[in-house]
Amino acid sequence: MSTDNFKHDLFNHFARIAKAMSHGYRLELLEFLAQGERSVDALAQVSGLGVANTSQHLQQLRQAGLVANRKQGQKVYYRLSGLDVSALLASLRKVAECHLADVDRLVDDYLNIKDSLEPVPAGELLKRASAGLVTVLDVRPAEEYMSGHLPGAINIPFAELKKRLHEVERDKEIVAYCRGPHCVLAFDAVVKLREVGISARRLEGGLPEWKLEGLPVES
Amino acid sequence: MSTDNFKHDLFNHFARIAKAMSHGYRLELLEFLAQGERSVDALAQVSGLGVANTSQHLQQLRQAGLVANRKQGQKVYYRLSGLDVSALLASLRKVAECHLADVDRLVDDYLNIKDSLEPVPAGELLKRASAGLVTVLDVRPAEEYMSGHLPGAINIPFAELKKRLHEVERDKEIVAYCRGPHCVLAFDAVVKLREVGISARRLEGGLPEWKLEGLPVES
DNA sequence: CTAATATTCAATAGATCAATTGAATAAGCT
DNA sequence: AGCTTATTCAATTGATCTATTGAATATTAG
Repeated sequence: MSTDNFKHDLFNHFARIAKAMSHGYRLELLEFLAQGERSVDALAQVSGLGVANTSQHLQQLRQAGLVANRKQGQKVYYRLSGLDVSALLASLRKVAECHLADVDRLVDDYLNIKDSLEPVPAGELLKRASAGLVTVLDVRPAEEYMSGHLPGAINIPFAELKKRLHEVERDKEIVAYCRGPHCVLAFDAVVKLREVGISARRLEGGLPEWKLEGLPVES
Repeated sequence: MSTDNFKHDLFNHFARIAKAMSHGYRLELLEFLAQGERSVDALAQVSGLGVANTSQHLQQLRQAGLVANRKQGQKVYYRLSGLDVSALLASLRKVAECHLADVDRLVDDYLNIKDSLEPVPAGELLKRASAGLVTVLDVRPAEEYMSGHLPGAINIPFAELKKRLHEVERDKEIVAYCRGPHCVLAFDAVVKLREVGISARRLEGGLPEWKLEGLPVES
C-alpha cells in the first residue's frame, strides 16, 4: 500500500519534531531562543550544560527544523526557525497546564501568587503604554533585552532590581514581563516592587507570546 | 536554587508530553482519536498494531495527559482529552510543513494534485452548505462518521465510493472531507468524482480542524 | 606563523524505549 | 459456575538516547 507508506513516512517526520522537543534541556534551549538569537556558548552558560552537549542538542533541534543557525566570525548563532515554533511551544504549554495534573500543582505551588498578580493582557498593555499610563519593565538579562523588547520598555534585569529601584517612576503603575508565562522573573519582580510600595502588575505571557500576537517589537 | 528546580521540573513535564508524541504510531493513534472515541481493539485494527502494543502506547498517551478513557462494559474507550490536543497536533503539522524540507517534498510528491484541487475553507463551506448549494461528502469509514460529522454531510466511505456513485446528486457541487489536511481519502475521492464528470472539491483540513474552528458538529 | 577561542566530531558507558510474547484480570454470556 | 472477549500486566531482547570526554576543525588575534 503506497498510501500507507506515505502516512507512515509523514507521521514519522512529525514524530521527529516531537522527539526533538522530548527533552527538558532542549525545551529550555528553545525558550531561550524564543527571546532572540544566541551563540552556542551563551546558551551553554545560561542552560548550565557543557558546550559540546549544548551543541549536540542544538543540532538535534536543527535537524528537526525547529531552529536555524548562521555563522558570523568564530561564533555560530542559533535562532528559532519561525514564529510557528513559538506557537508550537505555546500549544505544548497549554496542553500541559490543562491536562497534566502535576504541572497544575507545580505551577500553583511555585506561582501561588499567580492569581493575585492580576496579569495584564497584551492588547490592554499596548493601549495603556502608548497612552503613557504605565511603565513597561523588562526584567530579563540585558542581552535578551537587547535582541528585542516591547516598545518603550526599560530594562532592569531581575538580579539588579533591588539596587536600581530608584530608576523607576514611583507614581506610574509598572507592568513587568519576562520570558514567558512560566518564567518566574516577572512574578518575583512584581512582588519585590509591591514590597516597596510601588504599584505593579505583570504582563500575561512574555516576549514570545507578545510576538505571537503580532504586536510590535523594538530593538 | 529552588527556582531552577521549578524550571527543570516544569520543562521535564512538558518534555513528557512531547515524548508521548515522539513516535509515529502514537501520532497515528492520536489522529484516529481526533475523529472520535474508539475502543482499544478498534484502534489496534485500524493502526495495524498488536492489541497489547496498542494498549501500551495508549497508556503512554494517557500518562502524558493527551488522551482519557472510560470503561463501558468490557470495552475501554479512549478519546483525546481536549480540543487543545488537536490544536497541538495542528501546530506540529504546521511546523513540519514549514520547516522540514522532507515533509514538504513528501507531501508534494504524494498530494501533487494538492493545488489543483482548490481546497474550500471551512467558513465558506458552512455558508454554501447551509444555503443548499453543495453536497458535503464524508469519505471516512462509517464508524468515524457515526461518532461525529459535518452538519448535513452524507457518508460514503472511500472504499465504497465507486459502487455508490449513483447516490450523489450530479448537478450539485460536492465538497469531500476526511481526517485531516494530510489524509489522502478526500484527495482521492475528488479525483475519482471528477473522472466521472462530477464537479468536486475538497475541504481544507478534516473534521478535527473543523471542530477547532468552533464550527458545529452533528452526530 | 602560532596561539587562543568557538564549535563540532567521535567514541564510550549507562540509561531508556519498542515490539513481542504469554499470562493475568475483568466483564459479559450461556 | 464455566467460557469468551477485551484489556492490561510482566518479562524479554534488541535498539536508541544521553552525558561525558577528548580530539579535530575553523576563525580571529598577536
